[in-house]
Amino acid sequence: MNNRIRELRLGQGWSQADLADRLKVSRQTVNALERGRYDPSLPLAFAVARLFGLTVEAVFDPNLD
Amino acid sequence: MNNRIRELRLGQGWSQADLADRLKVSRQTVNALERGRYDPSLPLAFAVARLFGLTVEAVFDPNLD
DNA sequence: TGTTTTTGTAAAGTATGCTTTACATCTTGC
DNA sequence: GCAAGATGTAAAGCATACTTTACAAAAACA
Repeated sequence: MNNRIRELRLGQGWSQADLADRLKVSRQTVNALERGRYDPSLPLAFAVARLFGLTVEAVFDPNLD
Repeated sequence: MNNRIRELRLGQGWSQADLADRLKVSRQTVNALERGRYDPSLPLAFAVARLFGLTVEAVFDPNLD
């Protein structure tokens, strides 16, 4: 599943470690999500969307996987 | 995480097995989701929302868990 | 150049999502 | 009352999400 995490993170001027801290996950998890190695759990997807003030649909796109 | 799956399913007059078929998951998975035993994966959450013509946030609510 | 920060990746382990098989209970309708 | 459909639940197994530790390489920068 495609996502805009990297783009949104860079828009805030954050490192992967910064974002990981805010999401309370490991830096490796952020890296894996940005690189599309796997999809986040639903709670984590909500946490990401909320952090950037967006809907789940605005961050994740199941069509362009 | 709270969800409106049962309500939406009954609104269509579907059994858990009917919904499971449409989502291409097992009936036990639908039962578990409705009963809040666990959260769906993100792709499955999208599939549920799409099936009912709703957004992910209209079906799943991470606040009222 | 050399030092620090950031990113990528790997391996091993734990937790969660989902499957199949199976059976019990509840509901509906004849 | 009986049969059939619907729901709840359990156990065992496989797949995916996430962790920690560790190291290599790229990027930023004095």
